[in-house]
Amino acid sequence: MTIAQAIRDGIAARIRSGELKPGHRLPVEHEMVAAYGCSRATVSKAMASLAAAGLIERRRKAGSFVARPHLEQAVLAVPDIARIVGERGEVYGWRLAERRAAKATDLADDDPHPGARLFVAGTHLAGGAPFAIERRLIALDAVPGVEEADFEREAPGSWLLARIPWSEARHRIDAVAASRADAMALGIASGAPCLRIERWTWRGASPVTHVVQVFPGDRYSLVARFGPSD
Amino acid sequence: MTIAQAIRDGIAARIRSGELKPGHRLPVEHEMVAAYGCSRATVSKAMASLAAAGLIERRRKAGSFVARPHLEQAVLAVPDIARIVGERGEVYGWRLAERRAAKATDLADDDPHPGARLFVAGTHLAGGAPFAIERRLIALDAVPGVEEADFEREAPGSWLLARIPWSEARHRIDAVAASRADAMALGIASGAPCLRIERWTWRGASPVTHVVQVFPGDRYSLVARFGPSD
DNA sequence: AAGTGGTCTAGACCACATA
DNA sequence: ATGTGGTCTAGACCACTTC
Repeated sequence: MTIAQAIRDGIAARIRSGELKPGHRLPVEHEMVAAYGCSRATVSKAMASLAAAGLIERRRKAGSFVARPHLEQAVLAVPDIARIVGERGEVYGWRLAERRAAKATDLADDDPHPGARLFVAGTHLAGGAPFAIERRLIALDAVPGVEEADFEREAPGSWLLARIPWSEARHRIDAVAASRADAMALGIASGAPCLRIERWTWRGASPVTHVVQVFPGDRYSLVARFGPSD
Repeated sequence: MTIAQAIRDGIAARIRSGELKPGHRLPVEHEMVAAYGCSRATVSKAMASLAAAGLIERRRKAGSFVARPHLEQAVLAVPDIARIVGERGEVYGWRLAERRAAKATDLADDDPHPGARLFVAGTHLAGGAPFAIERRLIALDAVPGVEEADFEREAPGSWLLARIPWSEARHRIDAVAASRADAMALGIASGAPCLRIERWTWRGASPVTHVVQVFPGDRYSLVARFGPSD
C-alpha cells in the first residue's frame, strides 16, 4: 500500500464511520505533511483522490471540508451481450433478421445529424434461445467498410467495437411492454415487461451508431455498484 | 489548461481520431519529457489519467499501449427522486403508506446480516400525482434516532441522506410488471411495465437500508453518459 | 494581504515484467 | 540483467479566495 493510499483510506474511513462529520474542516496540507511525515505532493495526491471520490470538497484559501453524502451516481455495467451470456455459462449466438439502407430518422425522430445509415436488426441468443433483440443504425460515413461487413456471422456491436477507435456514448434505460413483434422474436407474451436500453455512440462530433436493445424483464438485470473509489 | 491536461487531451484526441490505433505503443515517459519539455511527473500524471479513463494500458517494462475500445461501464445517474421531480418543474410530495417494525428478510430472503429493521412504505408524488412507490427497510442499529423520525412529513430517503455519514451502495435495475397493489398506488394498469430499482446501502460492513422503488415505465428513464473523463 | 490548494520541477529509489 | 512505470521527496511558483 502506498503512502498516499494509506492517508486517503484513513481519512475515508473516519468520514464513513461518522467520526468526521459533513462540514468538518480537515487540516491544511502542511499540517498533514507534519502529521504523516511525508511530502506535500503525497498528501495532495491523497486529498485530490478524496475530492474526486466526492468525500471531501476543497476550496482555496478556505481549506478542505467533509462533503455532504450524496448518492447521485453509480458506475453502471453496460451490456456487452456476448460477455454477459458467456459469464452465465451459456453459448452465445446471433441471428440476423434484417439489413437494409436507412436514414438517421428511422429509429428516432430527433437525430440532428443527417446522413446515410445502415439498418441492422437481429436477435442475441443464449444457449440457442432468444436473449435480447436489437435494432441498430450505423452511420456509413463514420464506419468505413461497414457495407461489406458480414453481419450474418458476427453481431454488429462486436464488429463495431473492434473497429471504431473510440467513442462517447449516451444511454437511456426504460421499462417497456413488449410489442407483438418483439414478443414473437423473444418468445414471450405480448405486453410482457422488458428492459429497453437505447445507446447513442459518437466519435467526436459525428454519430457512429444508435441501437435499441430489448431484454425480457425476467432474463436480465443491470447491476451497478458505487463505493469508495479505487 | 495545465500541461498535464494538454498532454492528455492531445493523446486522447489522436486515439479517438483513429490516428493511434489499438495496440500502438506510445513513447516511453523519458521521451515524452523531451518532446513536451516538462518533468517526468507531469507526463506521468497525464498518462495515469489516460489509463484511468481506459484509453491506454500501461505495463511495466513493456510500455504504454492504446487500449482496445470498450464500453463496459457508464456513469449512471441514480434517482434522488425529489430532485428529479424538481428538475421537471413539478412539485414534489411524499405520502406515507405504512410504517412498522420488521426483520431483515422482509424485503428479500438473502440478507445475511440479521437484526431489527424499520419498514417504511409510501409514494413519491409529482404535482400531486403518484410518481414512484417505495418500500424500504432501515437497520435500527446503524441509524440512531430513526424510530423518532417523522416519515409522515419527510421521505425516508432524504432523511437518511442528510444523516448517514457515508455509504457504499449496490443497485439492481429491472423491468417488472406492476402488481395489483402497485398499480393501484401508482394509478396505472395492473401488469403495466415498470422500472424497478433496488438499492442496498452499507456503512462499512453493516447494512443501512434496502429499498425497492418502482417507477411506471412511461414516466421515468434512467440516463447515463460515458465519455472522455474530466 | 495572507493563506490555501493547484501545479510543476529535478531528482531519486523501487518493484516488476520482460528479454 | 535491464528498462519500464509507480511512487516519493523537497522545494518552488502561481492563482484564487477569503480575510
